[in-house]
Amino acid sequence: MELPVYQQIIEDIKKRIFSGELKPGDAIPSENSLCETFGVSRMTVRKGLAILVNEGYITSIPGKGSFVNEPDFEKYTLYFNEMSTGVTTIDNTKLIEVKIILPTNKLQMSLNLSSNKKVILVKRLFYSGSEAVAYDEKYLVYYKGMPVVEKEIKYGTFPEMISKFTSLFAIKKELTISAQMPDQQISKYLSLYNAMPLLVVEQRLFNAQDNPIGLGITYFKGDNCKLFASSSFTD
Amino acid sequence: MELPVYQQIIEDIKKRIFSGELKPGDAIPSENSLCETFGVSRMTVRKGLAILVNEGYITSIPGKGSFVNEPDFEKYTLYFNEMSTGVTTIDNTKLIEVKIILPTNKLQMSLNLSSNKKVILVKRLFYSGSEAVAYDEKYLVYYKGMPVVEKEIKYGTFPEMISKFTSLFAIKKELTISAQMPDQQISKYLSLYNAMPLLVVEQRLFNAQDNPIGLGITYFKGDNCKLFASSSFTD
DNA sequence: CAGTGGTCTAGACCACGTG
DNA sequence: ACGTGGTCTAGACCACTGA
Repeated sequence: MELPVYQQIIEDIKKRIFSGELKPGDAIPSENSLCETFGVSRMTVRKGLAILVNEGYITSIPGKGSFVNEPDFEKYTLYFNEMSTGVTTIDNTKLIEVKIILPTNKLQMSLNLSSNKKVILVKRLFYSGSEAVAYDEKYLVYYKGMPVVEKEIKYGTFPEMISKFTSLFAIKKELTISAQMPDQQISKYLSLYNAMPLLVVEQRLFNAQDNPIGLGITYFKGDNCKLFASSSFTD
Repeated sequence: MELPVYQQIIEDIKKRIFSGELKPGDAIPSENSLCETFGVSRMTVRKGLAILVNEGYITSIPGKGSFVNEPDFEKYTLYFNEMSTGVTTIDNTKLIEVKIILPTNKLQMSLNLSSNKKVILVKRLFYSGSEAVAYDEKYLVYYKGMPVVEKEIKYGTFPEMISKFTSLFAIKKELTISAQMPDQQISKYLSLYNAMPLLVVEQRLFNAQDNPIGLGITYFKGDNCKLFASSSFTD
């Protein structure tokens, strides 16, 4: 039942922030004064404050004090997995094509490649039941001796494809989300006969040195994909 | 130049994780053994480990040890602001309508309202230069004595609208992103004559007690909005 | 039982910012 | 000079897991 002291300190300060008693920019009591009011040692107070700093509620400035932050209300946490997006889960895939290509100019730009570097192209269709709900293209920069595993190519998400030869911790990812109308090829693949918008998600993968190692574009039928995100605060 | 010891410990363990020497599920050395190898006290080691825990690299289990996590490669950080999305920044707005309404059934469901609760409806158009690029609807649950400020209604983002009467720290937010075709009304507002998809972003706001307090839907012309997100790892 | 992580103390020295 | 936060020590007691 008894919360650790540092948790009590956290709750106390959060309550004061939530209630508006402490507003963004306000100074919170100094560490020494918190030691006195809670009757604990400084390390205990600091443990609580460190967590509040980490959760984004306050910032500590050496020599001055700790201050309530402006809340970052534009920040959200998004979970994205091309195999399982909101309304639909992909339960089957069809491999359309796998080949090693020399990148087009656009791709060279996008992946920051020299023109003689080869790229693995994987085209897939995603099915939910018997319905094709998404068309997927992956471009993976080819390294000599790179293991290409059948299972991942057929069923894997993009990070899974590359997890076999790099630690996933070292990978940076970027997503770009947009709405587009399908071109003729995609209309054919997804059997689209009337105006049906696509939710397009571009995934870019980078290694620890910030070099691009892959580009993935997934085209979801508009009525088969919704992405969800939620605010990170209120932990 | 000299990094604090706890930072050195962090770097050391991160390096071992990135290189693959420590794989997900592996145990990292115990706190006491890290004390010896780095020649520091236990609190210093614990400070480093606490940060690695917080950044998601490891998990500590009392009585057992600390272990490398499975990387959460589906998690991204998304920044969303209806006034400034990727390619386009809104530099002007037009207020179409502000009124207080009784919620429709659908809205009652969505905002979890009793039928007699009133709702403020704000309809706006967003312009980039002279071009209408987005249509925006906000539904705010009406509370007695709620200040309704002209400036926020005209120019504010959704969180800004409500920041006047609640601490933004206490607000939870959810986004739903989808692609849709415009209905007749929106086509008119945005002067859409040929098939142009919309990127639709629904924002839901909740107070600290998890009660819905607002719903916002923004319809972006497909060629005027891209959303960006990036992985949270590699801090 | 010995080893692990979780909490906590009562000091210390430092660099920084303000008067 | 004084108060602030940043780093660090050398102990302590606890609850938990595993042999």
